[in-house]
Amino acid sequence: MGLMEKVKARKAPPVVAPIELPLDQIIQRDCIAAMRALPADSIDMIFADPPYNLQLGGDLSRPDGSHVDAVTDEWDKFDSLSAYDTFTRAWLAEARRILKPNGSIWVIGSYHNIFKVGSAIQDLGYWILNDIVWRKANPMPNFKGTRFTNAHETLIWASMGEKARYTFNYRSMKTLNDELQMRSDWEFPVCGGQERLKKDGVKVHPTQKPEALIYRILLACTKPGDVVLDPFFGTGTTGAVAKRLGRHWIGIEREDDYVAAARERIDAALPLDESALTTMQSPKAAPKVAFGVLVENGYLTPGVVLSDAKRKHRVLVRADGSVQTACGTHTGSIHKVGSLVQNAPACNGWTFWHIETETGLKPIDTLRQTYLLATQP
Amino acid sequence: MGLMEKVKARKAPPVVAPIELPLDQIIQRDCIAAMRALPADSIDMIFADPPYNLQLGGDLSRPDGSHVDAVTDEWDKFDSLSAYDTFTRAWLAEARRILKPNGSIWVIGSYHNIFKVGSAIQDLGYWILNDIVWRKANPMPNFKGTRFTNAHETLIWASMGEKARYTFNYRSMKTLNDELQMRSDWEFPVCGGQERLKKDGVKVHPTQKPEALIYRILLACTKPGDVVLDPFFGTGTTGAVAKRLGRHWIGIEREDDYVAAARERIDAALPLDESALTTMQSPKAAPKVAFGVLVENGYLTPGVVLSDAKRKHRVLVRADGSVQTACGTHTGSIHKVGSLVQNAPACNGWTFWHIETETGLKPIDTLRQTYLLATQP
DNA sequence: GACCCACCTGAATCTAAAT
DNA sequence: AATTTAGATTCAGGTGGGT
Repeated sequence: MGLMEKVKARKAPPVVAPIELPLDQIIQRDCIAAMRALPADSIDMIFADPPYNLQLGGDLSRPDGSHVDAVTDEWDKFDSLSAYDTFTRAWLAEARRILKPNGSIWVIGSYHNIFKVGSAIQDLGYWILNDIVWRKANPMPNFKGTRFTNAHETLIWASMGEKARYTFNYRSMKTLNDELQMRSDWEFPVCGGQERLKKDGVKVHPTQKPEALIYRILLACTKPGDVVLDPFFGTGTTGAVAKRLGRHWIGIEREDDYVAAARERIDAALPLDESALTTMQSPKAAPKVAFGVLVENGYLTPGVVLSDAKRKHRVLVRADGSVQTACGTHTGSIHKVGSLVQNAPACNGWTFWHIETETGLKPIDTLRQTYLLATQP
Repeated sequence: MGLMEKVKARKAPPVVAPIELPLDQIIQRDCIAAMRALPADSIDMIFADPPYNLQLGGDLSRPDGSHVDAVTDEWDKFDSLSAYDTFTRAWLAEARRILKPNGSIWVIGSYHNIFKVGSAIQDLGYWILNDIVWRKANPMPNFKGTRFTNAHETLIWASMGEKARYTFNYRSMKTLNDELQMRSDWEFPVCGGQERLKKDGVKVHPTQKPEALIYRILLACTKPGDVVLDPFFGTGTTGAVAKRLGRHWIGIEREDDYVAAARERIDAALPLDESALTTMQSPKAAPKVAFGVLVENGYLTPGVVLSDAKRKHRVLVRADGSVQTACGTHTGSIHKVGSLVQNAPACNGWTFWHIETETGLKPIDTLRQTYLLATQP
């Protein structure tokens, strides 16, 4: 994987864990009990879409008198704010136990519950990396005209702690976003049309999430082969997307109807082939080339002069791959001298230093590329 | 004002309160102590921009080596998450005491603190009405490529309880948004340029908020003459906007420098009909420009008179981008009032209404063109 | 005046691996 | 565990000087 992909564990993960995991299966059971039965440090990522505790009052109807089909399911009801808090902390604590030290967790919610979720995440020792806003392209209007149209939901992305590593496929996200850094606000339509699961014309699940949303999350924060757990599986959006993207999945869900719909859906999902799964990598995916190797191999001759893009600073290349300023005040690697002459905390010598060619100055990084092309299979 | 303004109190407010209130003044004191000295049930709205508890580590530099000027002020430092929690609950409880039963509170924050704030708001008995996302048109990038660009902040709007009434100027918001319901995601640029207060070339406050943001909030959730309290006044954005919009304000701020800057700024602020907003709203989100945006951005001043090409009909521009006939019989968007005065089924307000200039009448559509030219690439 | 370009800046929890 | 080293990493928009 690429450079910024913070993926490598310092120690090998426990060998037994993968064997015990019920990969690519639905566990039909209470979410906390099911998680308790999973081994510690075994999951790469959790995506969770817990009950929102919407606390809806009576029926809601549109201005034309038609009835709004709201979330009235028993699983969304809690006795009190404090009961919801207790439930939230319980499942988040269990999630923390089964996540690998380099794993991460995503939770989606609305203003009804996300503050409770986020507060618990912080209290339990997770480290929030971003909050992400899902802007709904087509939200339900506020029929009564009493508030702002509730046009977004919030996701929290957290690692296992302040110092914990985590997977973030920076290049993939930047590529996906037309070569601009992916921002924290994402726009998707709500789940509808062909994608929305229905049975006898009635939606199977009241809060089915769009696959595009989960797709971006899995692409950003997991590697192929990773194990993704969804403790509130519902109709299995996470499973379907994970299967497509070549990730393992585990779903936990109690309700018969949801489990049946999820099984059928995931069975029908087609995995992408490997070429489609290849994502943008950081340049470091290529083997590292030491500057000195270019000198050793004659791509650069000792004694040649390098300069920065504005020809403000100049250095001499020496036989061992070190460089020296003209006045001799600074000596060292291309990076070190680059930072010293600029008086900057750091410098990437590969892009800072240039070599004079017939067509003008070129960064020495182009020499590295040439070398790689010539030497790699 | 509009239809849905739930503004009328069932009982008259305590008669004494307004007399004791230090209206349109800055209280230089600790925020909690200052609130304790205010009478109960006396404030119509609180806008609060508390410390975020950013917990920043070492220095951060841009790829070009330049240094990022971060928030390093003592007032943003807390000993622990739990200390921040205690502080948050303390000021929110005091805020609750001084708010009128029909009042409401707005708090802004980032993922560092907003979950703690929201959780406390719910625990204290407030009732969340919306969470609002401020999408930054020009956020600071994530220089190291380690996370998603942190491109938004979150605001929470809450009433005093589930059954409490509150002010919401639904029509103003809809008009401001070109006859579409105002959504929960708002786009504004960060505060910079002429609007950013500087002293000797250095920003006076590290986290000054854009006036356009507060403008929309006060327009949406207060009435003229209401009392708006800002317990973390900083350089007085809330005071300046409140003065412009004809609302009373009270600011609480400890730091000498901020208080001095706020005083000077608010003294210079002009009330509504004389001032022009010099802030900018990013046009990116909507290539089409709402009429209200021209008002928000100072292309049109509230109070100015528009007329049709033959000067047969005249309307007054109001702060929310609505217009009103001289005789007061018709009120609404430029399109709606245009059709009403002509007794026509529909009307394109952009071409129907004109503004008086030195060179004669010009359709307001030219202002829109000017705005687009100024803001589009 | 119009245009271009270099430079500056904004609430930021901002590196990874080897020694 | 703290230190060192290699080398990866930015977007929108305002400001100001020069042509």
